[in-house]
Amino acid sequence: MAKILLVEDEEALREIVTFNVQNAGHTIVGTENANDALMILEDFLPDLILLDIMLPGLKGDQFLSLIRANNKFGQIPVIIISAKSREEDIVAGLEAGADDYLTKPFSMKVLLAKILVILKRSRSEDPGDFISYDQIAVDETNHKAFVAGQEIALTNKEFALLLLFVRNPRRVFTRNQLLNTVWGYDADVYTRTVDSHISTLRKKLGEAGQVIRSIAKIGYKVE
Amino acid sequence: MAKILLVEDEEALREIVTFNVQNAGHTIVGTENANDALMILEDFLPDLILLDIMLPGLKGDQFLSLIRANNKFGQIPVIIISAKSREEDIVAGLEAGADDYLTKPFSMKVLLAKILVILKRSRSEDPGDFISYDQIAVDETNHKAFVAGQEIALTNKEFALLLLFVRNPRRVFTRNQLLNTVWGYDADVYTRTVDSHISTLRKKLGEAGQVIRSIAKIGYKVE
DNA sequence: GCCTGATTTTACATTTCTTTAACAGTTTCC
DNA sequence: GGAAACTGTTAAAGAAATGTAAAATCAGGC
Repeated sequence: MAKILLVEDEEALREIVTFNVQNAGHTIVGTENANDALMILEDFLPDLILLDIMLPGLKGDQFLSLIRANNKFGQIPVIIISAKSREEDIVAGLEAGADDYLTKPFSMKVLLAKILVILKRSRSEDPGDFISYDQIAVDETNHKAFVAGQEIALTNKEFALLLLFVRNPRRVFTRNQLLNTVWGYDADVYTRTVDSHISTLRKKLGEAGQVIRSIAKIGYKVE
Repeated sequence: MAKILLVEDEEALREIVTFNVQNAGHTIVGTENANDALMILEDFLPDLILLDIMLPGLKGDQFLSLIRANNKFGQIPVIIISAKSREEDIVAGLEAGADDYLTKPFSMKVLLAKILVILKRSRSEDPGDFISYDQIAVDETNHKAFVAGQEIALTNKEFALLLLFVRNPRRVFTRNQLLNTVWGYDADVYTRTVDSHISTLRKKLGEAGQVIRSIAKIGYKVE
């Protein structure tokens, strides 16, 4: 069902987790330290990581920060398994970017149930090639945009802008951020150009164009 | 930052959770049974539900099945809070569609951390870096401010002022310090302008605006 | 080179925010 | 207690940012 990477230095625990997770129908690769885990990540591209915090060498929380900062692996969900059960350890783990925290000893059945819960969440996030917001749908691979099911014609820049907005709903972008992202870091363009494209985009979107809001003195967002 | 619905029949626990969740900057509505919760759902449309399993009348797990089957509410994440800590209860809760399961007694800090993790996962929006003080929460990356979880509209200067205050609670700023920081070192502005913005900011914050205190002959602070 | 459509710039109307100014209310200190 | 100094609030003037149409420029195909 899913590819899972297990980082755990206790051999006995690694074996029992591997056995149970495999029996539940997943593919699992186990490793005893975080440095090896980093190597494996690249090729294995797991759907989920089970991570012990107390590891020899690179610590689990350092490993977690590393992958969270990485564009390619940053979205992979992580369940921490740890003997540390103090409130502050749990909070620190969750704040560092873990999706769940299990304290040792833990029940295999609970672990398997949590794996399913987290996989369900992270999968429902990419429902195919369409990204949509409200009445607006964007098909990135085919470079098409739709309003209420009707395709509308957009130019390149308009499309890139709309895609960025729909991918990051509610996020506010400054004009310079938009220029850097859509036009490129070295674009030599007046910031009012952005306004101009926003204007044409709104017009082409019709009613639905109202979701593009201006944030005074900052920039724009979709909401 | 988020709207949360709490379904819990023990009044003492309901109060303490309400207090803590509110202080973290969320809006929370509490109810003592699942039938009332169903009514509230429609109007309140929470971002997250905290659900006790053992309830008088409609049971928590039945309530969970009902909303999971509903198109409109089916996607709302649910954290179960329960005195049942047996392995099979936890697994059953997770399989019924809960996103997490906390056993009583639980730590408020852990609850708050889990709320943020789950919100982050369910919104495509990065909840950003929230800084909060009392009922006020400020999201710098998205340029948003919240009072008791409700977003309020602030102008640029008001936002910059509030951000500075919330970042440095209890610190007293002179008017000139505020001018230097918010307006810039070379601002050619009358110091009374600060008072004017403080006034509008207080008004927009409503009740919570009282945390901005004037320090006679010096300036302002948040406390 | 010319044409077409996309992109950028410009200009002006409009909207929104910021500052000032005036006055009311409050505090401080003699 | 009362004057002086300070703060709160409001409204209006002023400044700045945005919306948009249209003109200018650019890029690629023919």
